[in-house]
Amino acid sequence: MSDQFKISLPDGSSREMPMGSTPADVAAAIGPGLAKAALAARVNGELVDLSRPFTGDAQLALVTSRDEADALELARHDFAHVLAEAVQRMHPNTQITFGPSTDDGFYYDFAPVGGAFTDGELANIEFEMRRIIAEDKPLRREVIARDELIAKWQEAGEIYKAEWAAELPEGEELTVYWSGDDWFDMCRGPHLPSTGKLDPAAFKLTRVSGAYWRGDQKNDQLSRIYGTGWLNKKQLDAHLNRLEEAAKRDHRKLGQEMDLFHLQSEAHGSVFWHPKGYLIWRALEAYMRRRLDQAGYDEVKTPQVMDAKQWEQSGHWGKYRENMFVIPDEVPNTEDEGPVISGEADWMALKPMNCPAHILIFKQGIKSYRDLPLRMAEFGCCHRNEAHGALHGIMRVRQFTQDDAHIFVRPDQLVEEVKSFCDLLDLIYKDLGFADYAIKLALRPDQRFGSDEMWDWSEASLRDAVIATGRATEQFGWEELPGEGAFYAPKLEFHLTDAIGRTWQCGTLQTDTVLPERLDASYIGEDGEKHRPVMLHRAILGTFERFIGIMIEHYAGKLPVWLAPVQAVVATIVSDADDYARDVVRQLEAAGIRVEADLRNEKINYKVREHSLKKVPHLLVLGKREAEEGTVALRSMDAEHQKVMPLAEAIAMLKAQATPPDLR
RNA sequence: GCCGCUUUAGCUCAGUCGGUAGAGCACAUCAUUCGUAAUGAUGGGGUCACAGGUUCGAAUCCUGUAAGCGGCACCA
Repeated sequence: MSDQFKISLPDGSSREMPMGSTPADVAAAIGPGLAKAALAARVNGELVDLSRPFTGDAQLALVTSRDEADALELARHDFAHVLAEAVQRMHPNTQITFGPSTDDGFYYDFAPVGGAFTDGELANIEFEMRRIIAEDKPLRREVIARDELIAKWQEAGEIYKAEWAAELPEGEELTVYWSGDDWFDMCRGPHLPSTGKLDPAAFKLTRVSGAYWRGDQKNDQLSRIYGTGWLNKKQLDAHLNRLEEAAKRDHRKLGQEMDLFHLQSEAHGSVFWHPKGYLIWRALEAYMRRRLDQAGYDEVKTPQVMDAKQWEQSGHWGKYRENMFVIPDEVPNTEDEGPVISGEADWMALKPMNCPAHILIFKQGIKSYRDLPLRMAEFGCCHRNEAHGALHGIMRVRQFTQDDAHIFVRPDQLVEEVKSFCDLLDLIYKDLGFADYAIKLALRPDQRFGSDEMWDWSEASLRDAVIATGRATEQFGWEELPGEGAFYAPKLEFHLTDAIGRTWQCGTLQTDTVLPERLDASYIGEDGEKHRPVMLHRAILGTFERFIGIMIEHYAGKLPVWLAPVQAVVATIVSDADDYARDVVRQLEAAGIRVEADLRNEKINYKVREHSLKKVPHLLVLGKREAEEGTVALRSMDAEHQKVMPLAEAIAMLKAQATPPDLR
């Protein structure tokens, strides 16, 4: 073996380096500028420390802050370590556990001695972190024997680290990273050469949170500190600015400003829809109903309350009872004295889902193979008593309405039916302004019902159907997720991307053979025998509450005209235009436009501001001139300047925009 | 459910050391008729989330409860 290694660089050149040399040496050989800028190295494609000696000839690419993805990952990982070191300096008995990088920064989970961290401590911890960065402590990798490491952790009283170290796979090389000579953490690396490579102005600790050890509710709860971390202050400020912008489109804030809905503690987790909010709902529901009618669905309506026995039979009582609202089936005690209910009555429950009821409809009468596919739709109002910490605005609620449907198919119809569903969903998402969405296939979980043959077949059918639509592609983020399926069926998930890049899973489709079996649904086949149908559970919006919340945030309140609760306001400049304004309103109403008049004795500036804040898409401004000429000055949300036009022209334009996309 | 934080007028928020509550917007009345993001004046409006406690005295300190917010866990 030669005592020189050949190191090839990205520009095609190469250098001979002596054994024991490192990427840092190469950087230094190239020039002092690069030596200073280098953060880490890619050696044969693998990201490693600058100080990691070469083990043979290698392809080398030095990583600098220009390699943003790598640089951010390194910086965030290092911020996490610095956070942990800072916390242990300030609270020496706090145990460290685990602290990775995240999409916008980092966190670290601690086991503090005297209770969880609070927001008030973050500033002090940031201060200590900046001190560690200023100390420019070298970060040094050390390979360590497992037993020695476990002993070290135990000696230090770090029981979580010791547990973790003991469970890392046999044969894996364990490494620790030293920060200077006085602090270390177990870590795979790589890291920056020293803490001083971090920009002390490029991070901010953002919040504290509880988090379970290893993500399991049965384990101890740790105290997590979150931070956002970047390469420089400019990036940090840009990020904080993005968060502010996102907060401006928060559906809870806009819901109040636009007077769409409210929530209150007396019915927490259920939405009070105000007239304007419910207009959005009605427009969306009417649209969905037309789309479903066109697609061959039969709409039904099923009971809110069913006997608990029905839920026992479907399996939900056993598995999900803690999240169901149960109701005693008895007349309450009407005396003032004594308990209101006896506690001895049979139980009923508010429906947490619609599927059993749909099967009960399916089972009425005898179904022939000729009746299939049978598509049963319901805008089904369901109740689930969610864990209180899970509730969030109108996005996660206890009473919600799904755009639910169950499609009963013969096995030979499955692929074709799934394909049609994908096409329908695609059409609807595009109509609603979500052209960008991803499709994922969630595969069998470890704990499941049904045979492996069933799962093989169901998974393959879903996969084949998506492939047949031509959407099993990178553009659609096509991906298979092992272990993520429901316990009774694999699942197609449809994740849409909103205007600021967040993703939301809304659509879903599951192939279920379990429930038809449990509730004994069957059809008569061509052979005259009874057969089990396959049942597809599917939703496109998910729930109206959540989807409307998503749309409010996606559009920042500026809904497309056909969905806007108030599509136009007619605002006068002087009271001499009032009669004309009333006439304009009448004509717009006759054209089916949701219009309001604003004849108040206020300046036009005031009116413009107010209706702009309420996100009204069109403002028809009427003064003396318009009244005399029979025109309107149309000030539209999406246009920079107003346009004066004859009333008839404005009506035609508004009417076109107010027409739902399926009726155009 | 768990951890942390919050709760004061319809809304957004001040309220210092414990001494019985304040602003802007909104609302009402009056004046103003005005050309594209806030006209002026006057006025009404609060069991300081709820229940206890400490204190001569509590929006303020303590305990409990509820809801909300940020996470964790959950999401059939």
